[in-house]
Amino acid sequence: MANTEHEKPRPKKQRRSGELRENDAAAAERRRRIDAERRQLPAWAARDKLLALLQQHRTLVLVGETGSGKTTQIPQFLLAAKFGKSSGSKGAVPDDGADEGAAAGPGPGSARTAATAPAAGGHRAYGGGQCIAVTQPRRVAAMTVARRVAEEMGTKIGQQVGYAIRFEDVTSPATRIKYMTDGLLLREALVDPLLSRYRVVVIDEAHERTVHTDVLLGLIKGVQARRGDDFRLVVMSATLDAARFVDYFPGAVAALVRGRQFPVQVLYTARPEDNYLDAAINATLQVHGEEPEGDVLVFLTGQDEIDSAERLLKDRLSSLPAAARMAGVVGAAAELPGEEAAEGGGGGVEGGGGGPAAAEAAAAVGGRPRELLVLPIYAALPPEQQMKVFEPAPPGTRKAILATNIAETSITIPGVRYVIDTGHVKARDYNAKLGLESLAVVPVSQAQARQRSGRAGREGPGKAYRLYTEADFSQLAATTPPEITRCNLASVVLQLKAMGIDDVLGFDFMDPPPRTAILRSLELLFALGALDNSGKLTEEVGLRLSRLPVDPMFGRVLLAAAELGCGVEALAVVAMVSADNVFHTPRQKEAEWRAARLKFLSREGDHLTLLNVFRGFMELPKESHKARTGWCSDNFINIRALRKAEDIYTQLVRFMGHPCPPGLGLPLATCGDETTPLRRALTAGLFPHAARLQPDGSYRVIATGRQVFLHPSSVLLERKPDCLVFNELMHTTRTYARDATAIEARWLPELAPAFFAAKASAATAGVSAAGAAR
DNA sequence: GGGTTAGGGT
Repeated sequence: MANTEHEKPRPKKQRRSGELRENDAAAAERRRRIDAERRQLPAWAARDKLLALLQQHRTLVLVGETGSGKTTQIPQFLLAAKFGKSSGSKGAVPDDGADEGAAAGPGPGSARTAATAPAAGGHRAYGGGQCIAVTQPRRVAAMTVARRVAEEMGTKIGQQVGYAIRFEDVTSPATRIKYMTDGLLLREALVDPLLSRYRVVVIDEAHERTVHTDVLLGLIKGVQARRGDDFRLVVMSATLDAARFVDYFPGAVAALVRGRQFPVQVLYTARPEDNYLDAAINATLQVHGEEPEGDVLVFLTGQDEIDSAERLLKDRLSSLPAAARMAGVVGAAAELPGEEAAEGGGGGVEGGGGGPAAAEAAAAVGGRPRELLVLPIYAALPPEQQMKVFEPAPPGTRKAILATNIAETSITIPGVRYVIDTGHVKARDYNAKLGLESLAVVPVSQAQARQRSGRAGREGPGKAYRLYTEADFSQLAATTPPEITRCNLASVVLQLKAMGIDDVLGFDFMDPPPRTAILRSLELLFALGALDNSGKLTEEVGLRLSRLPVDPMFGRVLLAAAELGCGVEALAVVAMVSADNVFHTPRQKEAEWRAARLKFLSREGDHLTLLNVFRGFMELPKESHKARTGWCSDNFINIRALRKAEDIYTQLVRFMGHPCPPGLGLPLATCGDETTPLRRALTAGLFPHAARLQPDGSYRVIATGRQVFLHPSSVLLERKPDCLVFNELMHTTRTYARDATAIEARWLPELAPAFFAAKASAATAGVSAAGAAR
């Protein structure tokens, strides 16, 4: 994430007595200003109403539009109303429901709780839970919002208000409001299935429907049934889909808090565009030529597309005479959306939104910039290049930001007044029947289009140009299907099993995933030895895998590595594959990055190549930021991805090596430069993804018989070993196997006997055999 | 012979 890189630790305040009064005066003034700002927020006006609703209902669904202040204010209201309080003091809601859960007898999860909760003896006393948890889908949001709220409350971060994200826990026993990622709360639920330390859980940005949010919603529904009246749930969503949540939670009530978004004028094209990339470039040039100042944000689908759009735009700009660049001349070839429809007017505050006329009036202030700065932004872009989009455009210039959907929710770019929406997005999908992920450009949903348009109205009235017709818009899906219905569920199913939820197929999901996806995951977990014949979690493998914060197949690699004496290497490899792609491969510099990669290349495969990169990075002086960034940029390595791999590595080392429990207490030996133990460990976890070479140069997945191709990024592309294991299948133009390592076929029946045993001879002969063993 | 949207984890 772009912002993360620039989070600086706050400078320690040196308070000498002479400065004290001045500082205090400044601080008091600051508090006064913050307080005044708070009172202006729409959420403030709704305070009493919301608290009253929450006295009477166990679930409050709060639709808070952008700018309502819900994320910062609601938790403070809850705290002030004693929903989060120091132990002992009586809250606004009586505590006498505290024993209901226990009285209701053991529900799902109690058996596992007894086995894993720190305090042995079954139920922990959740009556003591007095904290307010507020979940966010993203780490940066959890961090920054917590800091803001701590400031508003005049406390130090980590005291009354804190946050917890992976690798970082800034909370203390005094913490009453805890901002955290949804994934982290899910992890906590693993050892504390009743969420006993929380009096209230607030699920923010619920409309995003991340996998973690959806699983949490399901778990909390069960928690509510068992904890009774001492527990409250607040679901906060930015869109008007409250009914879905209200229907799902018994007795839930909904409330709406208006936002403070400026009006955005939405324009559609009169006719469908046959090339949205060309259309986007034309539209950008025309906005630049005709509209008053304000930056342009263009939504495209991926890195390649952004790179070529950048080139095309720059070419068009440089071919224009300097005088024409600033005038409307460039619009000749463009046909900007003509039909208009005001949208989001309801989101406007004072005076009910303004509409197109107000937009024109406000936007007309200031002159038309001369120069257009073209800036790309996507997650894989090196941090220093990412930062450029946050710098204000110099006087007389305008920024055109070419973005992926990173700019939809993850980052907010100041200065944007114009949005160009191509109406497309690259989206991941999962075909459970084939065990296949795919990545394809698809039309956006209406909700997504609205989210994009809204980005034009953060700082003033704006305009959104949709490069499709209004009729096309009306045909779009209302919302994007929740991620849980289109992803691999191995981890989710394992977590549920670990929480004692044995009937995963019967779990009360808000939107149930396809049955085949759950069945697939159960089969995989069984093959890995995480589940026994009756579908119960096994102590030896399943329980351990559920504790490891990595994909179950990689977790299995780690357990095998501990036995095979290559724990250190396997941890590094698993950390690397768990992080994002570390290789930066700009198309224009192909020769350079290929040359740079040579020094890490292992002829045994991609996993060992990644190990070499990791080792190279770890050899650098850790304290020298300069050495590290220099090394990364010289080698076309994404430093953000590598730092993350390093964090994961550290976390895994601590966890694997730490005595059990809470760690796994496994030995971490090194195999040095010997690769066989590591490749065998990889085989022991990735065997469902073993494939044999075919005469035509393609591969056949042994477990399924499916034909796949080695991904062009693989170091094995030329060598084409007879047998390999790979991380994942991805369907783009063809079905590709990514991240592969050469193995010996005879290891398969040896390392995964239950999977390959019966058909061992057939498997080694390259015949698709083990499919039946599933 | 050819290519990786965005998030997230005790």
